[in-house]
Amino acid sequence: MANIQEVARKAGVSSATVSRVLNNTTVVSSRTKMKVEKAIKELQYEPSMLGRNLRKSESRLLLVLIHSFSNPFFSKIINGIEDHSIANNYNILLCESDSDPQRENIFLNMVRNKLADGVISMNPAVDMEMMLDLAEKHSIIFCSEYYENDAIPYVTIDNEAAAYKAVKHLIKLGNEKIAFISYEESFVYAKQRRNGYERALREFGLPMREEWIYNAGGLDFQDGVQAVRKFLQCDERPTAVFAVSDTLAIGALKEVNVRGIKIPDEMAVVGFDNINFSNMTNPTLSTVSQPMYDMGYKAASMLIDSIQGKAVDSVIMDHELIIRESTLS
Amino acid sequence: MANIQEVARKAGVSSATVSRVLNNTTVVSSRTKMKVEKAIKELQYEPSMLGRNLRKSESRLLLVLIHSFSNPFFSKIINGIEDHSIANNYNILLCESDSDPQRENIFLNMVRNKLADGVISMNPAVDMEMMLDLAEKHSIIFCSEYYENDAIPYVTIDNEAAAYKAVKHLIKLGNEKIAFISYEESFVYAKQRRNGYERALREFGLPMREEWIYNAGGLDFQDGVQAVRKFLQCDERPTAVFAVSDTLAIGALKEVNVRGIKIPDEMAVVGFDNINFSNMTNPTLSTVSQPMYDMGYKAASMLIDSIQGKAVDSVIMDHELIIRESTLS
DNA sequence: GTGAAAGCGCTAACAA
DNA sequence: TTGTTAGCGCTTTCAC
Repeated sequence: MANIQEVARKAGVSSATVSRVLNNTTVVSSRTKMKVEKAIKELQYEPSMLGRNLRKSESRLLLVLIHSFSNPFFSKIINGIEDHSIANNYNILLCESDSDPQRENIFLNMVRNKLADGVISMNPAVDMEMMLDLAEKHSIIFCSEYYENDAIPYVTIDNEAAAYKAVKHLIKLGNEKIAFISYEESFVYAKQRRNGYERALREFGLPMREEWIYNAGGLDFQDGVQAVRKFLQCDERPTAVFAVSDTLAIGALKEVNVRGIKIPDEMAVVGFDNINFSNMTNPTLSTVSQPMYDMGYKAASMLIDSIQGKAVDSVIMDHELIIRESTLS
Repeated sequence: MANIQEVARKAGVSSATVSRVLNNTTVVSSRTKMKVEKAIKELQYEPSMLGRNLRKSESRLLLVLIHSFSNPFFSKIINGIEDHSIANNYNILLCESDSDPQRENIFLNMVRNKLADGVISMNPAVDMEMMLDLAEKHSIIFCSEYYENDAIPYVTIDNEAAAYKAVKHLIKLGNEKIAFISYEESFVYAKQRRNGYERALREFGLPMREEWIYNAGGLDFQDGVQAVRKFLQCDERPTAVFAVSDTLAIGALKEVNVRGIKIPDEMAVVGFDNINFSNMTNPTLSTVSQPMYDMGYKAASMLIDSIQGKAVDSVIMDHELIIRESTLS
């Protein structure tokens, strides 16, 4: 594999000139340019990023932290991140820290070791202390989940308002006993959604019962199934369920179906995220839609700005309540 | 940000010794080792991978090509790839080439440019010519989809046998008019599944009709919906459907449900992949399960072996027909 | 418009 | 056990 020196020799110029042709940074006479290009072709030369990266002290790699690939919620966000990154000559290093808590450290080391130029974190379970520490020397953007003081820029939606809107929708349908499937309320998004849920109930003077709140152990379908089983054992069975994620809501839907309970007449269900599958369930699932692609795109744009030393401001994007069969009488 | 020289100076040793401590490659006296570690801590030194990578002329990054994140089929494979990679000090560069065909070239350039040490391709739409060319100088492994001559090692399942088994199962249930939802038969996996479908029909002397074969334009749920709409217009309406992917099968299931057709009595459905959702549909979906995690793990292991110059052999893994409600009378 | 030369940060011979 | 030195492949001053 040829290097820049060999190309230079073959073309009868200096390596500096080859570099200039490669990056067309300064004007090179068209005659030398041609000579160089000919040599490049003949030697099948491919410039090494390793040398370039060391010299420029950048990797042009962005670290993207997610909790788990299995939640389809992330896939569209990543699309947005990738599109913006590639357009700006960055590539993304996608890291799932789900299975192993210490794996996160491995990933964050990539930033410390200059193997990544910045981080987009979508992992709510991230070690915030560590991130704050890292943020002092490196560029970090939070996407979706964030840290509530403004130390690190983020792009997210108004989770409280979205949850409020979803629950209010259930109330308007006539539901008075509304259950909530939550998840890890130490996560900001989950806590905010719970706040929205409670605000709606309070505002309409509806009862709030501990037994109508299920704290799921995960975000898998099965956790939603469990939640419904629990709700059906209540003395006062709820007539509606709001879940913090579509995966949970879909599991709930499934179990309600299995029990032969009519949706939405006997049990209405609303989820959160508008994942693809939410439109394929039977009945289709009402849910809150976040602008996932745009969030990813914006996060990437903020991160690249930040890497380039520009100041960036956090962004709160719009959301939308999507009404489908699971709340349609 | 301190570099190795500064650490050396601070510790009163040479940079070589610092390097030795860092990589504990040769034995260093415990006294110097302590001095060095003290200096590292004081300077908050983090070794730069940029220098190291150039020196060793490796990036320890593996390129993973997928067609689209949105197919949940890939997520478990990636888990397997990631687990093995991380355990061997590699990281993965996940690349989706779906949206933009020329993007693939950008990604493959990363290998040519030494930014990635090897490639795992799961993208059936990959440019095979280009891959074969690339394989002459670089390590490449195919996962799931592969190239039929043995030029490039792969890990996959016996798609033909799996499809045969699925269709035979439908036949045993008494179905004689069995439809097939296909997709891009230029892809090896799709063609092989079709072969299995046809072999089963032939073997049992069942009719094979063009109108019972739908060539989907994509792998989205919606494509499965379209397929069923088409089948329902046939003069002889099929009583069973086999789809090359769960996403298609789930769309089909949905449309069959919407039309009020009974599953499986009036219409049985079998999918392929055993994605998570397939167990959450109503009714649950019969499908072919591939050992996704293991396939990913094995592919990573083969790739790393190949990078290290070892010879690797292709692997065909086991599959399993999973019978659920959509074929259970 | 082009070349010489330094240097990004690290590792690995080789020598001591 | 440790230090010296060269060099991985590139870009970028600084001369000319």
